[in-house]
Amino acid sequence: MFRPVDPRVSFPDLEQRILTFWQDHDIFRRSVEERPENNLFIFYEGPPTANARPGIHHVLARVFKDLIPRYKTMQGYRVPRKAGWDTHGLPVELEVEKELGLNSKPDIETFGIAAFNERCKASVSRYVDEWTRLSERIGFWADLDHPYVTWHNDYIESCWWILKSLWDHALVYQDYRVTPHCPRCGTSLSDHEVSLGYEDDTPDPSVFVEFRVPSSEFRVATGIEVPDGSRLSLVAWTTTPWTLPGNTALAVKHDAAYGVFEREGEYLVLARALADKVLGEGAAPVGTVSGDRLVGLRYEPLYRPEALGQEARRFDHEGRLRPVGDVATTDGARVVITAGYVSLEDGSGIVHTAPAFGAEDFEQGKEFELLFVQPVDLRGLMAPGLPGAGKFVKDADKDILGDLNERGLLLKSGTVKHTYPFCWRCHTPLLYYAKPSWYIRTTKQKEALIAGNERINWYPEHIKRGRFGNWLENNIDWSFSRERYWGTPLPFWKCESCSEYTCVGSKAELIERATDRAKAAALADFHRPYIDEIVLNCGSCGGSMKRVAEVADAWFDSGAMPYAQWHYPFENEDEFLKHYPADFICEAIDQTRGWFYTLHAEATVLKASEAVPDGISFKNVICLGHIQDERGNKMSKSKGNAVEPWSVLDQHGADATRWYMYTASPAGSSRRFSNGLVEEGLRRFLLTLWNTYSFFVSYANIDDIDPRTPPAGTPPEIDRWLLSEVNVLIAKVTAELDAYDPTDAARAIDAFVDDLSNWYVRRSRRRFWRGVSESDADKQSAYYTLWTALTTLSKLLAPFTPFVAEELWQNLVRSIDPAAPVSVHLAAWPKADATKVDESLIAETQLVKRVCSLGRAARAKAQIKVRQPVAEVHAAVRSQREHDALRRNEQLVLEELNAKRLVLIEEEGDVLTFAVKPNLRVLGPRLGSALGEVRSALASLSASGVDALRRGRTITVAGHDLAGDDVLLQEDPREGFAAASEGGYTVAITTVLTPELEDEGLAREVVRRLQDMRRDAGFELADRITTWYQGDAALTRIMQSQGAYIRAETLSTELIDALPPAGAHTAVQDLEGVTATLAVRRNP
RNA sequence: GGGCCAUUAGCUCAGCUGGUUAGAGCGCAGUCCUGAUAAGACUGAGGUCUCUGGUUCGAGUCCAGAAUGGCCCA
Repeated sequence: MFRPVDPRVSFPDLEQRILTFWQDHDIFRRSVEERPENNLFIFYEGPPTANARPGIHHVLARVFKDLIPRYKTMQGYRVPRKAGWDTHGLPVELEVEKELGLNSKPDIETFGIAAFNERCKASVSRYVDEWTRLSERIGFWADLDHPYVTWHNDYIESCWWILKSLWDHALVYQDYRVTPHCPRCGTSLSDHEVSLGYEDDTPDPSVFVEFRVPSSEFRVATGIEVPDGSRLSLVAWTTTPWTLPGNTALAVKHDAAYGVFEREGEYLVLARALADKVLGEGAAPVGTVSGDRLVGLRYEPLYRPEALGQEARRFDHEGRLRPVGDVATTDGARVVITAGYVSLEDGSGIVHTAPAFGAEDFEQGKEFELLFVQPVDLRGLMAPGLPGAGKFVKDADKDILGDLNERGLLLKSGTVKHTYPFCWRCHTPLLYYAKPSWYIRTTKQKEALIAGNERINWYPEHIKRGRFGNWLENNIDWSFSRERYWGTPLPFWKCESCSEYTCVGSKAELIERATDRAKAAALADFHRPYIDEIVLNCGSCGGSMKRVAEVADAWFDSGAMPYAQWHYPFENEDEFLKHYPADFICEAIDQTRGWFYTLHAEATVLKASEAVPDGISFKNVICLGHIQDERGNKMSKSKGNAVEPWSVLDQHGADATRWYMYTASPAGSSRRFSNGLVEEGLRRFLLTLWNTYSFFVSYANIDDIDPRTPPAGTPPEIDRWLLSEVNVLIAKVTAELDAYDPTDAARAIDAFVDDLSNWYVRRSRRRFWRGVSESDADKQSAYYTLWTALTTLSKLLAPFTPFVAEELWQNLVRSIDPAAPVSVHLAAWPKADATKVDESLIAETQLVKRVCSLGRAARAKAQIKVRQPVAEVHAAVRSQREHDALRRNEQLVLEELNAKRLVLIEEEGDVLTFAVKPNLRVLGPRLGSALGEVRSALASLSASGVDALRRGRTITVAGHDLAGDDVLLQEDPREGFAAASEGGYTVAITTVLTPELEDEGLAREVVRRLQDMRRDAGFELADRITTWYQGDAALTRIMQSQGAYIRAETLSTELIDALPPAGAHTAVQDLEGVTATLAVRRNP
């Protein structure tokens, strides 16, 4: 006996029971450990940051991550799944700052780094519980009890080892970069944070400034004569006057035309295209020169901060900043350069360039080896000696402009409103500011990065050469340092005496090189501030070395996970080698610049450092699209359109949610998500499956049947058909999952379940309840076939909907076979049996379904309900083979269409007319442009011509010989039949109803009413009943003529023409206009 | 400004190397069926396959450009 199945299942409740079952029987651990150790499939978990509640997009990632390992497990692989948590980084710090009411780095330092970091540590573990709960609830299987955690000392030590390996191969260096900097918080902001704080319509000065040029030099460069002694200026535009003291170059567009304009005895150079805007209509140039002719022209700086004691530096040919020893050498060092970003849309066509205060300016600085001066400090205060000295730069703007105006260098000034970034936290305007940063020299390994990428399978494939490939092609060195607190401390020390840098690669090395070895040995926490207290002996000069202030970007941690999760190379060398590289990883598309890149970059540079055996760390990757709301908009908390995962899970369950994720759209596409869409999948797929399962169990229990063995002999066609489909499905799902395409795999299962329910079960229903007590071979075959389909589905569905799959397994397999695996997730993946696949039978069934579907359409047109038998159904099919197939399925078609006789109308051509059409696939290539005339000639072909073609003879049409496959014959039914056709098939029914047919129809109507009454009365399926009836002559007649049929269908032992006794379930029915009293009573 | 992806029915999506009347599910309207019944079948309305060019006998499909949306980068 199978456990009875409630057709009104609650999936969330079911899933809770399954979760308990898994826990009680330790299924996850067993699913890993019971597979052979030498047959590994490696999965890497990309660590989520556990500093916020998980959202529905995390559910998406986790269910896709979960699927492939479950599949591979069933295929016999051991798939260890170590969970991981990304715990460092600015988002965590910000959360804590908010909590503590801290507003800046000085605030944090006052609070104390040690205490602050303790709070960060506590913060990341706060949400781990909910992450764990959600992961378990959705059936995401991973070893959550032994995760890798990026803040653990072991993890950090592995990161140090990586940096040391790179350091030894000169792949790490320090350099400047320009970052959005908040002068109040004293820190750079990440791009994400910057994008939080943009404000439109911010007013800023819009000023045109004159840079003087000696007329003699100008003449030499351009050949344009300007009277000696007259003032000549390049006109540049800026909205940030405070950056002007940092100016070291002016950029022009190399192919733009620049004019020299005379105005009140003064000569101004600017782009011709912008002259009208700047100087007013009608300004005529006295000379014109192309931008490239201006390059190298020297001009007089507005300010020379280096002359005021500010440090001046200069880019060397490698793009490094070197101090300028002698201030005199900066004389004339400010020159005109070209730059691609110079616009002729606004401004003057000459762009003020200050490498200390702009990312593009900085790059130009490297390219042209420009001077670099930075007369503003990290608090945003103007340097001494300059206008507005000591003021915040935005306030110093006015002083600068006043000064320039006094000196006659201000051509024009006004105000613009534009979009400007502010600190999202404290609303201070952000400054773009060049600061030192540590880099990994990934550009040196660019070829290896690209070559490695060639060996990675991307799903979808376009990511490989598209987003990810382009990213690698445009690779820039990876800036991986952050001036923060809660992160992996960079293991770099600088000598206070000789400025020598060194890198430490392990705790052992730290102890060995520390001034105070005992203190280093006692270091219990590798984080700041403790690590900062360790002083090293300088190997060069014997001085003392102090650690640099930076920590690593949290992305560096995540990219280190293949090594650091094992504390490699300090421990677990075997484990590491066995688990590297990963066979499979899976994250969303934003990780092309995130985890996908950091994993790949670290593997590549470590291989270049000969520290790891392979240059790629993952072989296959599913790259997911994003989740949008049901209207296609991005989900965000602020818009209020984010879907809360728990509400979906509580309402519809994990399987329904998973199924939607897999089937809604291909993995790589973005998908719309809403509660309603999940519910649709639930109803259409899961409930259909459940109904089928429930149907099977109900009848199998009545018959007390063991469905495991097929009866001897050849099974009926419909059973062979279903077993064919089962094996085709196994092959299809296996192939799609091997190709990392869960969507097509899931959709194939979806289509199969529809076929199973709406064709196999519907067609076979009677076979399950015929003769409740007997057990013949046909019934056994039906049970065996349906059971096989359901248990195969249980296995195929296990990776997709692990809960309902388990339910099917427990009830359909475990309950009758104690030797079977305890869980479907310990079972073996099914293998397709090609000998069970009968392609022609599949095609035949498709044909039969199509004919039945057309037949029902024909009935609907004639408005004859299916309960009313008709005399004949006529069908036209496309070939002799199909003709024979339909004849073999005659009984089935007659039953489905409730008809007495099947006429295949090729045998009786008189009910048809034919239309002839060209077979484009054949004739197109052969006839080319002559196709048009042939087509129209065929449309008006004579009856004899049509007949000749029907008999397979060759005819000549518009000068071309046509025969056989050259044309398609389309058959249409004649008058007098209700017909429907589609794709070359036509099915018609006769519409004349004889009294006998009408009596049969009435009998079926009575049966249906009695069945309804049985159900209303609450009888069991197998109960025998007695039936009473009272009605007109027709009712009495059919109760006698069709009595055997009615008794058999309704399990009535007697049909009594009398008023029912008290206690019988009685109802007055309207039977097609005839009033009748019917009553049923259960037999004692 | 650059890159990638998408755009097919009211909604969610199929549509293979170009081929005959572009499909499915949901929703809506109606009819039917019913011992799986919180299912099922059929019919109907609903499509200038985003637009414009091009290649071809033939384009939803290939090419070019544009528009819109999403994502990433600057």
